[in-house]
Amino acid sequence: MPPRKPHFTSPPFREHFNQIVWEIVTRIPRGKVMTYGAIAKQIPRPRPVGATHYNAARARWVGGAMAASPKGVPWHRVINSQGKISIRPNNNHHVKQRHLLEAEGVEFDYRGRIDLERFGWSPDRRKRNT
DNA sequence: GAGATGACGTCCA
DNA sequence: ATGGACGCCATCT
Repeated sequence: MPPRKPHFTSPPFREHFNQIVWEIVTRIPRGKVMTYGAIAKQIPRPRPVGATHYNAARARWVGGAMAASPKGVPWHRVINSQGKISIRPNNNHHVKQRHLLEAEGVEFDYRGRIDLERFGWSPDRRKRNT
């Protein structure tokens, strides 16, 4: 058996994939958040990618898209499935992210978690605001 | 060209 | 609730 390889992958049609991600993220209303996984589920699997692989990797791909997000994309409204802000290994943009969200009225609990029932949003069944 | 480098989610203990 | 294993590579220096 070959040795373990990295638990990372990248999308085959990166630019296109990113484009779709940004489009979705742009629709997230102020004061609401969406998870990487939820965004990923909106995007159909590209042909050459196996279903297992796609399910395993797509959320990370969304993360990659956010890292490359152009100006105007509300990247800070994207968090992980645990309702927490994902830590960046090589910068502190996650600190800024919290400030931006708090400025929009998003609340964090004592452990730094956001209640997705209250602040989560999905493009399909739009949760009503208050 | 080689080496470092990644914004995650699900399942199981 | 929380911690660890697994998924299984393209892109940028």
